[in-house]
Amino acid sequence: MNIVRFAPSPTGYLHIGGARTCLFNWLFARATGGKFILRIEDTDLSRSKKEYLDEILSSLQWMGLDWDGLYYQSQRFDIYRDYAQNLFKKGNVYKEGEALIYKVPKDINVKIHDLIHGEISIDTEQIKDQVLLKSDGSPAYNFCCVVDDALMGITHIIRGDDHISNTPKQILLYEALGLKVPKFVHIPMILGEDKSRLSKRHGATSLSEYKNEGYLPEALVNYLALLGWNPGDSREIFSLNNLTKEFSLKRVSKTAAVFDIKKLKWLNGQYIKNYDTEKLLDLAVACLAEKKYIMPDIDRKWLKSIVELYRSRFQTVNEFSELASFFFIDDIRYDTDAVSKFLNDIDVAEKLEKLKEALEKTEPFDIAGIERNVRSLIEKLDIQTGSLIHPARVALTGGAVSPGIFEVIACLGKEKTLNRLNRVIKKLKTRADLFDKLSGL
RNA sequence: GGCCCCAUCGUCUAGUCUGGCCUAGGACGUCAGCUUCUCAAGCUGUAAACACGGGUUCGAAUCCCGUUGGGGCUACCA
Repeated sequence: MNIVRFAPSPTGYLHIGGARTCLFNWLFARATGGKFILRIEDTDLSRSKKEYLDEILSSLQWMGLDWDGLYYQSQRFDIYRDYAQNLFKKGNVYKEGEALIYKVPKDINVKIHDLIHGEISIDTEQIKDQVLLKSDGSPAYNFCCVVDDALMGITHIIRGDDHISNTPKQILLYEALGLKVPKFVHIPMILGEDKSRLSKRHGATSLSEYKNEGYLPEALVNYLALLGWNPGDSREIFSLNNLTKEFSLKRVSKTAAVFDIKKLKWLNGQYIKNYDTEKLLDLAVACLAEKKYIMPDIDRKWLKSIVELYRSRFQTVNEFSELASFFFIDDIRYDTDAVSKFLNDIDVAEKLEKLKEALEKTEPFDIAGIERNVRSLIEKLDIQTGSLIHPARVALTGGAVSPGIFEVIACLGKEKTLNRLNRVIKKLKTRADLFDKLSGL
């Protein structure tokens, strides 16, 4: 049986690269009926934080990844000490202060058999003696990693290829300890836009940031799976469940991949279009409440109609909350460009006044009724459709861009619609009076 | 610097192992059009790549060598 592991260090949040490594491990285990173990590498007691650990675990859960075993290296120091002492007794290990150091044999060619890269060989001349136990008694990474992987029966070590240079050191230790060497699978790294290692300066790197911005876990998982893996045909939409049926290490590439936020956004938009409405509503409520646009006890039926109106228009929940904010807050901000473009004509106030009257007597106040009345008004006034709709849009939404105006009006409701029209008409009239006085001089 | 890894459109990639079906396919993004009250969505179309140089071969994106470029490692961090 295949046993794999993901071994994060709780010295920082779970980032995109780690999440992808974890996903590939998990997929390999689930695809082959194996086991997936989570091992927390918290040997650096001063840098490891509970806060990071919690974030890592909840991010994995958010992605839908579960584990068949959970270990903490900080609880296994005795094991590492025993193994180090045994090796010390066997020789090839020397002391330097309190530290135990493994003496790397000279002139040996260490061969790595990598499932993705094939054979890689390194001369031990390039490898320094390896610290097993540090002066403070804590184990060094390459040592406890080897001990744990062997003890936990890990069959495939799937990790980023930045670990390739650690591999010969570890192989040497497996052999020195008389332990079975596992198979190595070094997957390509994820790079930033400038092709350097993905880091903070490339924008959001932690999973929780994506969660908070309103990315769906399904979309992120799907995108991450496509970074370095492909199904061999042109399909691109995969659920976690489908991935477990399709995933194979054979189709993992060796070239590093640039993280492309645009494609992630597109995928997220695809998922949003078909997402379960109740789940989407929950996310929208949380996001809008967070921004104080609404109270958490908002009328979900109303919110639902707005979300549906926007489904094809937003790619993250955060975007939705901004695009649709005018529905929730009464003190809307008017875009100056939109105002000067569509509310500048002197006769606009008059048109809006007519619109207001038409809407006032619209009953029932639904999309069809509104459209019928507004269109017949346009016909009666013998004006261009846009010459009424555009000003109305600015008056009601504050901007020049929105979903269809009849839908917007219906969603906004009669009261809000009339109030906003009134307010704008009043302002425009004040200005018109001013124009009159000036021209009368 | 030394060692190691990698190299197809701007980006993710198919094709490379098992040379010919590749005048290099798909997707995101770009641009244009359709639709239209604006914006999306949707549909249609457009531009866009085998890093370079040598081989091997009847034939190379595909195999070999070199160059260049990028990345990684070079901690008593993980």
